[in-house]
Amino acid sequence: MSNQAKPSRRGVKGHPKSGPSIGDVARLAGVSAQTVSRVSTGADPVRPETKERVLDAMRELGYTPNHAARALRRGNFRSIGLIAHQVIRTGESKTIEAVIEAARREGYSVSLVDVETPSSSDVSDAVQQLNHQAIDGLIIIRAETATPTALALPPTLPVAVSDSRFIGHHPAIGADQAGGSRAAVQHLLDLGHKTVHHLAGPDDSGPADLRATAWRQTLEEAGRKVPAILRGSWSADSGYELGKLLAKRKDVTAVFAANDEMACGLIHALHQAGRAVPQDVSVVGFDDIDLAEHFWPPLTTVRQQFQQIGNELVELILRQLRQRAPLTDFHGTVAAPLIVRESTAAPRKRR
Amino acid sequence: MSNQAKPSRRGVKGHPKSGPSIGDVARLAGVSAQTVSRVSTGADPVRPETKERVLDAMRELGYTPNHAARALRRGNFRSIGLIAHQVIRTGESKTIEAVIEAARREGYSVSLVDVETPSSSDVSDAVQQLNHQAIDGLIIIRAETATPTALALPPTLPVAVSDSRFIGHHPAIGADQAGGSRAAVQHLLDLGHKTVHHLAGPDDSGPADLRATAWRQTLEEAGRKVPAILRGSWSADSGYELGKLLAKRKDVTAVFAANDEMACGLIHALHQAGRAVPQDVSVVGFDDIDLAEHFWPPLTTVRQQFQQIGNELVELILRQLRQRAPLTDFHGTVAAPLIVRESTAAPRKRR
DNA sequence: CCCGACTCTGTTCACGTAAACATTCCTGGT
DNA sequence: ACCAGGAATGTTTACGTGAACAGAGTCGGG
Repeated sequence: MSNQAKPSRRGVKGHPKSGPSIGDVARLAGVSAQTVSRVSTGADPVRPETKERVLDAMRELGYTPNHAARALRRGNFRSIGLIAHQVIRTGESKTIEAVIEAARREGYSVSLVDVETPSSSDVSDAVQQLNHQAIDGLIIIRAETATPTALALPPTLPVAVSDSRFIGHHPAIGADQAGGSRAAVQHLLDLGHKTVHHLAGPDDSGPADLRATAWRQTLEEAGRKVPAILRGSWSADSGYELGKLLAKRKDVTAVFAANDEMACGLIHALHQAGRAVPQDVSVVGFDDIDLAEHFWPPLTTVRQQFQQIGNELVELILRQLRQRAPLTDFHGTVAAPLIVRESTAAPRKRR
Repeated sequence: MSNQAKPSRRGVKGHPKSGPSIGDVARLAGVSAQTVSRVSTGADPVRPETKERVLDAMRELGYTPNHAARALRRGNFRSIGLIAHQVIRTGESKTIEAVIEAARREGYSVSLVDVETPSSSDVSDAVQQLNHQAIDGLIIIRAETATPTALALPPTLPVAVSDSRFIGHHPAIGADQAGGSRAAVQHLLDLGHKTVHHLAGPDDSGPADLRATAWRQTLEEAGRKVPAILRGSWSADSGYELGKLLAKRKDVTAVFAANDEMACGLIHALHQAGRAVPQDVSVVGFDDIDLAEHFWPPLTTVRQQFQQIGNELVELILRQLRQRAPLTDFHGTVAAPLIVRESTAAPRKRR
């Protein structure tokens, strides 16, 4: 009278909580577990009457399929990892939204990891956290200074990046940073400005670098003086602080800001100093966030088509998943058109 | 000579792709699978020399633990589902960021689903998509019109919401919408405005409703006329369109907008119509997004402490996970202080 | 009336992992 | 020298699912 066999009450063998299983449903419905599975997946045909019985049993027990067991059996998770830098900032969140939406259309969910700084160690930690296996693919947005080799990604994991640094190692898709920047600077020159100042992003940022380089080259090609670069941190606050400096200099008539937030802070500082935009100073931003159109004055800016980038990132992952092979040499570019609004104008005549 | 046993080459029994398993590592290292597991989890002690051998084998094979098998065995996923409405919009994304960060600190990742509309069916679909099982807990931000019963959530799944509608069904944490709104309206009245107009959010939104109600009550309690409500859609565009209407009416001297984006669009319309802010019209927003401080003029607004809300949402989930029981009666409130900047002033003397 | 084809359902098995239990080996106290 | 007790490792087993295969029943054509 020792080894008494209680009928059920799971958890005997140290297994943690768990709901009713496919077997429980099968027992109640009086069918085999496989038939329950068939109803649950909808793959194989089941007689309507049998199906109904199974569905009733499921409802009664409150059965929901165990995702882990499915994933184990099927060998995939229907989930994509997404590493992003500063979710809330700027239009990047639009890319995230597009990724999530595109993934959802394909039946994938998205596991989001937000790295505070785009440093290699942070991204590496993020990869670590995604556990190398809970995901079928990995999308990296703006890894900046992380080097691909440092990440120790599982060799078979499909990856897609929206970051210039990773080009060559992984398929990439990105906005035409250089083209957009050139258009912005050229637009200001065409209006008659002698030169254009640049409010750049942080120097460890790839996109910031691309924009700054395009700005410099455009000026040089036009034979203009290249003013000292100003380094912001992408935040409106940093734009505001640097703007206070710029506002004092009467020779500054045109500024190209590396994103819309900094442009906003800059305009704030200019307004505050009594310098009119665009009459005294023209300002161009970058990103075309939703609010840019409603800044005062409405901001001339370079539009990043985040939505399209997000869609294509997912497409890149899915393609690799389908063909079961990496896709190393792919590198797509999305146009970044200049949107002219009211923050730019010809310089005031003065002599 | 029929049943020849080829050494390995997996995939015989229709199982999809898969990397090296714990068994492969064990074979190569000359230990048992269990020992590999011990090294991999770090739970039980392993002799340093054995450990080294196992680690070497792991490296050689490029082994990464299979997350699905782990989840199946352990009964949890170390993942939290997050349903949000319009990721990119407003400060909500700050809450999302805080949730992700707080979850990460606890070793959880976040599966994000973005519902386009906060309708019941969309949220229900989102729940469906989260598959009822790939997650250990569920956080719902702004489910708006979804009714809890319609969601068919697995009964044992811990849930936490930041949405007034769900209060009573699930533990909730939310900003003090009413208090913040009252403070905003009262601030305008104290400045000497006869009444305050309201640019509300969509009528299917819980928070919009709370803010509108608090606005109305504050006016009524002060014995003021309650103007007709204006319905926006949260977007700056909608604020701009409605702002064009308001700008024509000279009797409008103070507007309380239900969020900062609409306030931005509103101010744009007012500027465009030649009405000065705050001299002709005072404007108060809601949320205190990062940019609000740099609008022109800097926006007086009600601050939502999104970060704190995000942290507490995760805490609510973890608490339920720890005590293995739901927590139905909890309802926390986070203060929403008024931040006075420069978009509000006493009305211009006219008579 | 029989046989083949088709539809539906059941049985067996493996996915990769970790808990529980079993075994081996070593250390030190007497 | 012997044994108790612990540390390190091995063996067995089950988690929940779905693919592969097998068997049972049905229908129609020759």
